[in-house]
Amino acid sequence: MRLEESAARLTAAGVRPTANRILVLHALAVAQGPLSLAELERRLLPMDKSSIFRALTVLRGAHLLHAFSDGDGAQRYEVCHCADAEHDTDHHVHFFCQQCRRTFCMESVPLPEVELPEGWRASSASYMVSGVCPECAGKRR
Amino acid sequence: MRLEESAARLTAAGVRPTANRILVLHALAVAQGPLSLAELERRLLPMDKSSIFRALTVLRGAHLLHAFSDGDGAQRYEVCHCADAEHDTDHHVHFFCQQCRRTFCMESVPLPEVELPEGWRASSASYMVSGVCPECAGKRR
DNA sequence: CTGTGTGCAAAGGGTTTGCAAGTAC
DNA sequence: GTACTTGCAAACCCTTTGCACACAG
Repeated sequence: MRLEESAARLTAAGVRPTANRILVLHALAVAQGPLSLAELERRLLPMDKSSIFRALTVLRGAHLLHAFSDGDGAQRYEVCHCADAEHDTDHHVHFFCQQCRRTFCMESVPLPEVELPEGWRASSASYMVSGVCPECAGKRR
Repeated sequence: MRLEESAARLTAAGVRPTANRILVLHALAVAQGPLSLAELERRLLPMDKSSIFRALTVLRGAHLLHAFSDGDGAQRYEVCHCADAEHDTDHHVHFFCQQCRRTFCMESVPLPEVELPEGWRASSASYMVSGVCPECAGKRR
């Protein structure tokens, strides 16, 4: 994944491709899983957290990424591969390990669809499973 | 729903039924939907928020209630009707209205089950749908 | 020039903890 | 008396905003 691709995605979405935005989008694009603001801050030093935050806000508005809260009460961000605005839904389930407190994308587990009663309009959804990841399950206790 | 019932549930769960715990559990039992710490604080005046928080911690440990994060980044608590410890899962989907910022229980929408790959151990799950509730959808914009 | 983007510092909001006094057994 | 509970205050996140300066069109 090259920086140019991230820049191109920004332009395509009608967002001015500033250096910070490119870097933020790129960091999320190459990340293994969803990142929190604090994690992005660490990876994007010396960029300021407010700049990251504002970039995230813009990117989310452009539907280039979506956010959800992890098991620790923090927001996590993830690049969004669905291009259309009305379908901002994550396409997979997330897993929060209560021991190592990491959040994983269960790419192999699709988000089950639910049918809401008449009158409720859904625009996004997230399915969060908590438990113990294989790595932690392997260790004592 | 009487206070005695809440007290009995505490005793049954092996938790000492102190006044505060009874009141916290009772407040959640009679609530329409899941409550946040701030909402509990308002309903349980003049109880201190740290006391409420600690009661919630104990109750959650006893699997008398479960917690999940709402669309606004706050924890919400809800009485748990599943008695056994290993099945802490919400039995229904939650809905967050992006306009009025309320969280609803979709009692009629059961939580869809997902199957995790080998090695992942789930102990709880939550499905959160965001969008616009019927009440807000009725109003302009 | 004018509007947008950035960094710094500080404010907010929710959650969690230290500590001393109060209560139950 | 010993262990558990509670209230108050303060600490801790993480998130969000105000403001002045830098930058692009």
